[in-house]
Amino acid sequence: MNPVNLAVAGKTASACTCFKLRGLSRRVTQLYDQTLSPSGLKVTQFSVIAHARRRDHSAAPTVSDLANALFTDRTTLTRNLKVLVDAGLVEVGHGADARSKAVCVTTKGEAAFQAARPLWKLAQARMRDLAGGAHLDALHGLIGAILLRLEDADSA
Amino acid sequence: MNPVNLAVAGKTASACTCFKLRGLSRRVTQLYDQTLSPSGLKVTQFSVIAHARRRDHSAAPTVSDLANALFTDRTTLTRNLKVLVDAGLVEVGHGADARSKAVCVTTKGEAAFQAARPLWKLAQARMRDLAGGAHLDALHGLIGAILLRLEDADSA
DNA sequence: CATAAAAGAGTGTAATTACACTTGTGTAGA
DNA sequence: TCTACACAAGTGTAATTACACTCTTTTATG
Repeated sequence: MNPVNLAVAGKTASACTCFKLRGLSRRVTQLYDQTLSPSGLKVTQFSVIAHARRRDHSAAPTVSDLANALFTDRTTLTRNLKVLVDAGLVEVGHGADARSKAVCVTTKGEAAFQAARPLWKLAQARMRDLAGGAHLDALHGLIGAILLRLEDADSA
Repeated sequence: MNPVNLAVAGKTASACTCFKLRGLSRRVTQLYDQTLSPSGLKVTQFSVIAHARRRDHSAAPTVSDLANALFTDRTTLTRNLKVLVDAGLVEVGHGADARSKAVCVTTKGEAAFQAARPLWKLAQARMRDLAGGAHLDALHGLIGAILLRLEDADSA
């Protein structure tokens, strides 16, 4: 094996986009979860409630709607919702169909969200402070652009 | 509530760095896992083996060494290793101490890695193709820079 | 040397994630 | 109408993740 191949082989792991992305994702998740911990909500749960409570079309979203909005597998959301339903923060009731279900944030869920929001803002601020504003803005732009291209590829 | 606050409130979820990062991470993980699936390895397992097999100091890494290299919680790695040990791809034997343990890739593990590597390269190529080379290069640079700053903050 | 602190590793528990599969329901074409 | 197909949702199973806690072993300190 020549030096070039050695170098390439040595980069097998560290140059992996997925590996690096997952590493950063874990680290950032820890930052948010730790900051949110006084609220009792994890960032995943905060995100679910945040999306469920805003009714863009004045109607509670279905499970599939919410899964699409969260870029999550629908069956994953089912499990995520179970935790919130058990905690009394969310209700999954009848939808327009007998097939579909409507996801509603309860009063308790809304209160938990309001309590968590300042902590979330604190996490956002800490993240911006630690990562650097320019880096963060660039990251947001990149994620949006890449996700868009990946979604386009799916529908094609 | 004035229009400004409305706009801010409306961005509660979509402007969350953690939410966006996790979304992209999930999506990219799916791409890699699906591409790697003929090998029987998931990208997490591929990453663990890739790091375990290269001995920078001519000695098998300890569990903690590997966890640091993978940016993973040590207890998470313990569970991840269990899957690989059960599959016969990795061995966790005696380390330098009676405390520490050494992680070794077995012959079977090395074979699985070699079988998976071209699929990993395919995933890398697909990712580059879908996301765009410029985006990907920028993402790698950003992740490295941000992770560095986050790690520095930890040690401080 | 004895004892406290630090280091290395594992367990209990619980949440997140998703693929393959199943079930029930609405819709469209023969 | 009925029959096939599409849509909405849940289950079985399994991997990933990490906090809190425990256990063992090493090292440092009196």
